[in-house]
Amino acid sequence: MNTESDATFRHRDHDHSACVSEALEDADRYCAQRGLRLTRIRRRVLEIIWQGHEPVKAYDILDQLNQSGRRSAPPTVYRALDFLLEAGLVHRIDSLNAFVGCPLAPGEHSAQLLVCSGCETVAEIDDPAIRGILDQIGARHGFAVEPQTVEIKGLCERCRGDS
Amino acid sequence: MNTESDATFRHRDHDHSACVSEALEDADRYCAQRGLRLTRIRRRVLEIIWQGHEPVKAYDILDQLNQSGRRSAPPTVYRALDFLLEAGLVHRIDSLNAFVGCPLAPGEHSAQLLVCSGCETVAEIDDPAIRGILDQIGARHGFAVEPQTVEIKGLCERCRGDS
DNA sequence: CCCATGACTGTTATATAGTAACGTGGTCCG
DNA sequence: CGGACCACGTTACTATATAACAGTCATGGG
Repeated sequence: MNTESDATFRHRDHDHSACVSEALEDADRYCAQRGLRLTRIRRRVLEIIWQGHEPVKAYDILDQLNQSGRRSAPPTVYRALDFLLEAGLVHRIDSLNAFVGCPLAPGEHSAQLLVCSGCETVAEIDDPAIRGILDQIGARHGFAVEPQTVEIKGLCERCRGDS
Repeated sequence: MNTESDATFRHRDHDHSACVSEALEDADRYCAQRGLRLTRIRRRVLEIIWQGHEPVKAYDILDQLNQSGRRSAPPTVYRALDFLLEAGLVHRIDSLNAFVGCPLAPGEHSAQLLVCSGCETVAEIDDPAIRGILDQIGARHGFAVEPQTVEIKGLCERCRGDS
């Protein structure tokens, strides 16, 4: 079993710098196209979130911001996060009170987040079948499902092997 | 369109006292069978949560506890909630930091919580098709999905009508 | 009966997460 | 220039959750 070939979960052993630069470039392009202002702070927060594929907590972001240069306060971080969430560049993991970069096309979209209980790595997928069945179930109960992200907890391949 | 006939969403216009007494009796029975101790405080917290089909926040539970008689502190509430969660008698809604009574059979089970963004009413269902497709998607990515509750946001029939 | 034990609850303090409100500074456009 | 707007700074605060330790209480074994 070769975890390197797992295209979904990206662990620490891959060349992550490519993920980061790609994500930042995509964000630059996306924001430029839409006239959104990816300011210095917002871009820096996005970069911090993209340090890995594990969700990052708001106050950890704050600490990292404050390690270099000028001091910031919580509202600065939360405002940047609001912008990034709104733009669809990051997702909030409700079950962890944490934030993770969105590797798919930015903008509003449905997604399923596979959150590993072992290593906390998050894999994001967008499977039309899930979206379809959720809509269908909703309709059966008179419920209009909103575009959304669904959190699915479990163990990734690597952490299953570790146990 | 007759919302009274909606078996999934239970709004304020149904005879809710039946829900409460049934939930409490089920809990009594379930705990007795398992040797779990549904103490006075735990039962009272469960009763407060069952005041409606909307999620209740921990500190609101605390306020209600404190309105009658002796004063409690946050750990008392959180400990009761831990017990009730463990026993499968309530669910936590991560996206709201709130708790709702579980109307299905207690014990560990998968469920989908349809959370209305309008009235915050929660309907709980357990649809094998959803569970199946989640397992299937997980398997495709080497991911072992845990039994869980999935939160699905949307608008219930009534709130769609209101808009 | 008594006390040892474990489970439950009380109490205090603190950690973590998030927001309100208002002031400041920069930028863009008329 | 000057006003309008947006981003950010700053202070203070609210909301959510837990750590740590002390008391209480039922219960079963000696």
